[in-house]
Amino acid sequence: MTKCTDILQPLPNEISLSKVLHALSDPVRMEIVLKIAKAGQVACGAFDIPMPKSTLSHHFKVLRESGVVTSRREGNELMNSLRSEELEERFPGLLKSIIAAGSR
Amino acid sequence: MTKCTDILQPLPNEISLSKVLHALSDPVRMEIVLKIAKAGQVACGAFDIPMPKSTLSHHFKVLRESGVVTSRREGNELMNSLRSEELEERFPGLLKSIIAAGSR
DNA sequence: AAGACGGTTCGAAAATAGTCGAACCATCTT
DNA sequence: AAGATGGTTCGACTATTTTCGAACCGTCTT
Repeated sequence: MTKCTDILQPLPNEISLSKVLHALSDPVRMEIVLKIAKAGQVACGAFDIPMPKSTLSHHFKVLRESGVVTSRREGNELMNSLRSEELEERFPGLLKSIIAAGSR
Repeated sequence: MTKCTDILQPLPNEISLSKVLHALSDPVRMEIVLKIAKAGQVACGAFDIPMPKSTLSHHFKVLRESGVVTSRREGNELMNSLRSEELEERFPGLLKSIIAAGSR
């Protein structure tokens, strides 16, 4: 029985470029990633994106399953952060340049 | 009347990050881009991808409309090249790191 | 134990994207 | 002008993605 706190995410060497690019090709998800990049870590609820939470949850799921974001439970909420080191090792420079591009 | 040689592509400052990432998130298109990156320029017909030419043509269209690839007629065929300089100016380091990531 | 709060999961509907064959357009060759 | 070659366009179909409400799960508080 999987609990909702079990977070599905690929191992570092299983992170797929296609999936990463697809995950980041959505403007909403990009916005999420930029905010996490700026703040270091952000809880799911801290995004004031006008959209039902089920939809937002879906976007987080895509980000997790692509290997871009990792989430851990912190008391009541889920804290999200970027898997910067793992991504940097697997695809050097990629995340940084995408974040820079998205910040323009 | 638009002729089939009229190539639709965005102006440099109209290139959208989302569209670029989406274009490159498809493995077939990534393969195309990698081959162009390696060879400098490649005609559409030079890709031995086992797929009807209408489908291949569609992928080239996506690549053009995203601003990643430009095509010009050269006699009988269409020569494709990357819009490296324009992309570099708009999103510094982006294309390079994606190509590096895709080459692994 | 009962709320309240933060998120996920589960359908199902709507929108978007990919694939393909057939017909067509543009250029070069004969 | 007639083929041949290289690509595009069109329409239809399929597959994937996005979106949403409703129900649910996990944690904290009371």
